[in-house]
Amino acid sequence: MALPIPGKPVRGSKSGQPIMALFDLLGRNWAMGIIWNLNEGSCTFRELQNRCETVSPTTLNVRLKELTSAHIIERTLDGYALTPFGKELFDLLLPIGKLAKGWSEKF
Amino acid sequence: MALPIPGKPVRGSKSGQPIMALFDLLGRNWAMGIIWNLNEGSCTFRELQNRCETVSPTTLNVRLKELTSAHIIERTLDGYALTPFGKELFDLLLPIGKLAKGWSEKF
DNA sequence: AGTGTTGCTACATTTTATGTAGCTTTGACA
DNA sequence: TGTCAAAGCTACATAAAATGTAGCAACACT
Repeated sequence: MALPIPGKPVRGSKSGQPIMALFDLLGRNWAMGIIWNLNEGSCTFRELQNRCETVSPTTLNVRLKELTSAHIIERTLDGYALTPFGKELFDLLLPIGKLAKGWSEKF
Repeated sequence: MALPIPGKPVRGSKSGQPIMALFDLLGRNWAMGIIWNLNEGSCTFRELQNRCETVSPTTLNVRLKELTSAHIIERTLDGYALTPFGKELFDLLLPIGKLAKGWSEKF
């Protein structure tokens, strides 16, 4: 799938509003899970595979390339890691995690 | 796709941690876009189709059923609407929208 | 040389999403 | 009361993505 570029048509918006471009990216299978898991610390491809439990190497690799192109993650000597922007994004995902706990009681 | 039920295995977590169940749901095509667009006000199926620009009725219908089962949206006399929980969720999505603007300048 | 780990790629299969058509119901209006 | 438009879908064929399993090449260690 092509990288969603803000300003150009993406899934959800012909004008490519930034939020829609980001939703396009984050909405892809495993994207948020990868960010979530990477926040626990930089790690190798295979370690990340373990943390994500059921992701296939194919999908993981595609997602990693996309997230890297989008400056959300990067490769360091320790392996894959969140960029400063990726960390900001994680910080915004965190309250959603808290909300999810309350939500889970509805089931 | 089956509804992700927190506490049961979902994409991303065999134990079904709430955040993973929610990510599973939100990560599906158009889920976040629907929430985003519904915040502008309750509306009909066809109006929502217009707001989402390029969603197919098939996908929209599937997503609406899932989000309804998950208590994120509901049907009212005005059509589809965010539930109180859906609004809380939107409020957490909002700052991501702001972050997206800064992000878009990286391209 | 032999063994283990890492970071992938290949590829067949299964799942999802898309796009176009169009059916059914409801309600307004002449 | 006929008809016209809009709403809320469903059907179905096609295209696009994800999955799962295997395994290869590069490197480290012994």
